[in-house]
Amino acid sequence: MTQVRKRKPPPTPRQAAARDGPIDALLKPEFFKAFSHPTRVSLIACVAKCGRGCSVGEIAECCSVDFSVVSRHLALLARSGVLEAKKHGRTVFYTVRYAELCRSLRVLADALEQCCPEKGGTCGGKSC
Amino acid sequence: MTQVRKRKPPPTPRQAAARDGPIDALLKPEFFKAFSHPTRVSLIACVAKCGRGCSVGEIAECCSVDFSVVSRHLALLARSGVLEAKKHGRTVFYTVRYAELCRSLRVLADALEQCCPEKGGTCGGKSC
DNA sequence: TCTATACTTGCATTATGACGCAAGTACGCA
DNA sequence: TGCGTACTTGCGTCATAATGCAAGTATAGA
Repeated sequence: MTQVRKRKPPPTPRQAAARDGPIDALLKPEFFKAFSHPTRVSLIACVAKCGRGCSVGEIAECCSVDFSVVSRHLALLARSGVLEAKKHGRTVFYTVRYAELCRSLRVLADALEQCCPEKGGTCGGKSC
Repeated sequence: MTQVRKRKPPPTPRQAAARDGPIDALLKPEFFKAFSHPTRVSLIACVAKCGRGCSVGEIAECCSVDFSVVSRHLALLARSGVLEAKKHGRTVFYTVRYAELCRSLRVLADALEQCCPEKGGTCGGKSC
């Protein structure tokens, strides 16, 4: 191998898809599904902007849907890791999981950037 | 006003929700809906890992659904700004919009962090 | 101009998700 | 132990989305 090492040719999409990379683990549909519905997004924004733990009843006052619907959306958001639920007596306080959320978003951004050929992504190799 | 300026008490969720903040503009359900379906996610990962423009036919080889389904998902991904479509003759090449995607994710992470009380988020004020 | 290729679109079917109501559970307090 | 509050869960209905087939459009090349 005396030849100068050149960038490998990009793989076919089929080859690329078969290879497991960082973004496969990061692109979780369940996570993004949390943010994919207007009602849920407004609940997240409500809790985030409030900046403290909010009860289901308080949050339900912010939107026009039924209390039970809010309860279900909040439970889903907690399951998908966007919110955290803490029970105090009869009341459940929801807070945004800021640290985990920000980390997830940034890690995904980094992983995507690694795929970008213009940013030195070695997609012909194995970084993605 | 000779009193020492103290952190304002957090607003009620209702007050917080009524106030418009950066994250309201950033949490677009349509954007996240793109990532909320397993088939779409695998298409995105396929194109990203491939690292070059991929045709609909090539991408369709990577997953088990019908060609027409792939075509529709790709069109949706292009509409929501995740992919870019470029037509060369009869062939449409899809690429990941790395820069815009990474930027969106990081801006959102920053905005969320601004809401976090522990990170100095002034949610009792008007940053969120 | 004809044909093959590459993709899109219309349509019917099926699956999933959102919603509201009502009933149920959990918990604090008298 | 009984009652009220805070929330969850079961269920039926409706809306949206996903899917596959078949037909349609666009374009390159013979």
